[in-house]
Amino acid sequence: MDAKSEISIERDDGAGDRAQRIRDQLRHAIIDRRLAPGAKLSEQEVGALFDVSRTVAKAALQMLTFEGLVRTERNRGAFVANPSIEEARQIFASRRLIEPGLVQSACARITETDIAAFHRQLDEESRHLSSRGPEARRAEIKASGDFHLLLADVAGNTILAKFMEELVARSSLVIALYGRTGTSTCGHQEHREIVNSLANRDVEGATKLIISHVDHIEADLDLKTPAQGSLRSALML
Amino acid sequence: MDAKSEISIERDDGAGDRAQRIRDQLRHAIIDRRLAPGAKLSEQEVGALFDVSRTVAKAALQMLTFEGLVRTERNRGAFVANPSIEEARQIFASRRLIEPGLVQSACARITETDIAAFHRQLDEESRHLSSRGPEARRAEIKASGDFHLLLADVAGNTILAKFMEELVARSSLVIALYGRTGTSTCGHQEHREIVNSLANRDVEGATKLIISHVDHIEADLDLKTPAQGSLRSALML
DNA sequence: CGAAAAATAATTGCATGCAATCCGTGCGAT
DNA sequence: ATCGCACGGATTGCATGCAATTATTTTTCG
Repeated sequence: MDAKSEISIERDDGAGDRAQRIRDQLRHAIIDRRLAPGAKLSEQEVGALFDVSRTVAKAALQMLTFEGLVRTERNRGAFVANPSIEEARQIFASRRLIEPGLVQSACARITETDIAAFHRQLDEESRHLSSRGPEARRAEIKASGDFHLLLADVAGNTILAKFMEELVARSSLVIALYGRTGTSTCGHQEHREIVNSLANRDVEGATKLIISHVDHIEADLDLKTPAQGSLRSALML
Repeated sequence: MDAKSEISIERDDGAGDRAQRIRDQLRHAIIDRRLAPGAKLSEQEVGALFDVSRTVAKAALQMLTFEGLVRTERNRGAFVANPSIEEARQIFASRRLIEPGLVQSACARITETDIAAFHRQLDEESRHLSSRGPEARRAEIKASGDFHLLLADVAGNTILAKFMEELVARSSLVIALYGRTGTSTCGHQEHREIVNSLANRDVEGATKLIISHVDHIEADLDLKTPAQGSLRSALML
């Protein structure tokens, strides 16, 4: 039980786990859009909020910078990342490459326990879908990404799972910036179909489903404005 | 000339560029085996060596920890990573997944300039191959990895290029630990063939070549000792 | 009144000091 | 002789202070 909360392995990073916890909180806030792209994250403010010194706050911001969720400018500060359209395309190109590989590996390794975890994940998604309010909306976004992280977890490759963690988080930023609809409610049904194919060990079917699923997510974005996009990002700072 | 040293984009990370330079030096030392797996990297020592304070040294070590090249234990210190056999398998599984994607993208985007860069890279490799001595050996290892980074660069996806940087560096560690022959001299010929296929925009051929190339690299490793491996890694610390 | 220059305020870069933690060692008890 | 335990050394964790840099505001001159 509670398997999904242990997706990310507690590896002892360079900084103490206090910085790590702050990073997790900030990341969570970023991916469910409580922190908008471009928002400033000063060391002092972060430190004061979590009651730690600037040293720890800086370490947390550094971690987020490595993940591409935060952009820092020398002697200027840290800001929530503002991914360009080109970056958005690259993120989804990467996902189109990696996720089919995850599906294939997951198909070969999936166990009954994993299937149960997937079903809990699906239930969680539909629970948030049927709820109202912005809080449920945020939880929905988070859960939608967690599905893909669970997939990476089942695939059993720690390294790819770490990559996916980064890609999913950055995808959330991209969706916040360029998404048309808030979230594609159709995504949930696609998740269900993917789980079904996985449970049946239908590699081919699951692969096709995940590809079209990623395509659908990207299709919901408005990435056709190269000029407007660069202008917008230039003014946004 | 010297184009390959500028492959990785100078992005302004959280820490100042002093830490970044130290990271680059340390990484270089790790991947060409001047620093053996398991070697201790104390903050004080690193700081003294580069004439900076522990703060900067710590930041550099943190970056390497994120890349998986260094493992840090709380209140104990930082050590050059000691990848397990399982990790080694996952690294190569990731490469088998990503590199074919890079090839396909590179095939579509490759320009004359890129082809020239590839040829310079190949020349560099053969130059080191024909040289003698441990120094040339190190340069050969480095160049062999740089080929794959150049491929990622030509593919034009910054995110995947970053992933590849991590994978290639960690591969170097794995080869140092589990490699049978020092370096597979046959790899160079395979690189040549891959470049030829890319230049001809032969997607299918290049894809097959890169897959068998990665397979060959992994086949040169001794990863068949699951029981001994876990014991060994447990005792090795 | 407008524009350039200088001072000011805010923020990060970096070094250092002290406290906390972990490991190894030696002593004593069983 | 072995196990438990306390002490000492070494290393990192973290907070803070000062210097450097950037952006902003004010001042001054044309």
